[in-house]
Amino acid sequence: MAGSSTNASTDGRVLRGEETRRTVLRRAVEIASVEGLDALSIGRLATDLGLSKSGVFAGFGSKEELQLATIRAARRIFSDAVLAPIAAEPPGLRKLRLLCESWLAYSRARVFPGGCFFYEVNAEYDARPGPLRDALADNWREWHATVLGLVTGARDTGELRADADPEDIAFTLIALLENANPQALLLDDDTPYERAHRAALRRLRTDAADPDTPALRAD
Amino acid sequence: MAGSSTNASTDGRVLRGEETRRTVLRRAVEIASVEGLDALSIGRLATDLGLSKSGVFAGFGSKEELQLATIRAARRIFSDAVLAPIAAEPPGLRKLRLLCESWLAYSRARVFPGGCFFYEVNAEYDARPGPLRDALADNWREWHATVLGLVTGARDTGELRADADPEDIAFTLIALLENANPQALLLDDDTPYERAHRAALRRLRTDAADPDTPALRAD
DNA sequence: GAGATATTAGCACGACCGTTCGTGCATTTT
DNA sequence: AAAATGCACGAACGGTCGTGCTAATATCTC
Repeated sequence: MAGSSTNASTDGRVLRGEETRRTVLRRAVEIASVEGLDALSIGRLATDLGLSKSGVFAGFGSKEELQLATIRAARRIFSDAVLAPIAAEPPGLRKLRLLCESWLAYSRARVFPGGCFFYEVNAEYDARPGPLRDALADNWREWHATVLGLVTGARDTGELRADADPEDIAFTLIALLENANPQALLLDDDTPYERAHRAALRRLRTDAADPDTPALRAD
Repeated sequence: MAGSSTNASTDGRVLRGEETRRTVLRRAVEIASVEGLDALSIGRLATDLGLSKSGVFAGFGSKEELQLATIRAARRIFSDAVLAPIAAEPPGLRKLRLLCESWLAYSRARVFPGGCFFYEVNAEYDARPGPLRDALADNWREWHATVLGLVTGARDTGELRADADPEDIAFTLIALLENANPQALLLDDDTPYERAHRAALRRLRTDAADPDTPALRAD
């Protein structure tokens, strides 16, 4: 037990293992965003990456754990792409608008090749009880709480009317954003992103405390 | 070739085949609405229904044709549940509101056990080119045209402002409706349906030609 | 009745699935 | 140098997949 025994940071074996896991997960989120978590197969990942099936398997212990790790990896990517760019912005209506734009840019840029990872896998598992749905529900609550927090932030600055319903606004914004994604993908057409943007700004405008607030002028 | 030989409508053999096909498809839409079109398997359907694998297979000829037939069957069920109840209603804002309510009732009542069939399978195939995505895109265009038609209908009656953008309104309504579905399923909570209803009525109100139109009073 | 036709069953195939096992090998610890 | 640790490998397991065959069964036409 005495102190210096484990110097984990210089163990080349575990470093190599973590690197392999990262490689696997990078490919796994790509596959899952296009074809779903069910389409993840250990053999396919091994073939794609030039590894052995048992090597991939050993890194996760079970297929379900691989799927859960894939969800966690996607959560980090989402957070980096959507939330990080606006982290420094002070609360307020402007931050809320920037979030919408950040999300639309994230879906549009195909940060995941299948569009929004969570749109895909939530649809896949929202009616199938189990650890995967539980993990996705947690992620959804977190995302919803983030949006809701920005809405209440914009209300606290006085930019949104005090009697506006933050929950309804958050629901509406999320609905507009997320629905641009499948329509753009299904029809191979980017105009849904513009419609979503316009509709989101419009909703915020109709809930604004003062219709002449400069920040709202930009249509 | 001479006329009277085949009286197809009373041929008990093909009737029996059609009945089997219907039985298979009834189960197939249930499975696909919960687990997706990929989760359809001929062996599973045969086991569930007490048929032979080859019997199920023979009725469709290929797995892809089974999947396409499942989409067509779901389209009929959707049409009966959502569109038929308001078919007799004359065009106008009231019909548009009834459509929203009909859709929400359809999702809420679990006409498909996994919620909206098309929400599930569109997410599954929207980034996967092929005949299935093509069929789903066709269905989506049809659904979108229906909503758009009701919006322009409500504008033609003068209930919506002449300068309102029907495409944006249709996009917004569809987004609100469809997004109530996964949230309700994922969190096992029906309040998203109420939020969607409120938000849809609100959007229609802000696009109304006259804010005092009686039909719009009900919040 | 006989014979044509359409639906269903039985069986086998090759491919892939998740998982387990024993082993080789590089690294770290003693 | 020796022992212990942790990753990746190849082979094999029982299952399920979609899809071909062939045979049996039900229904129609004559």
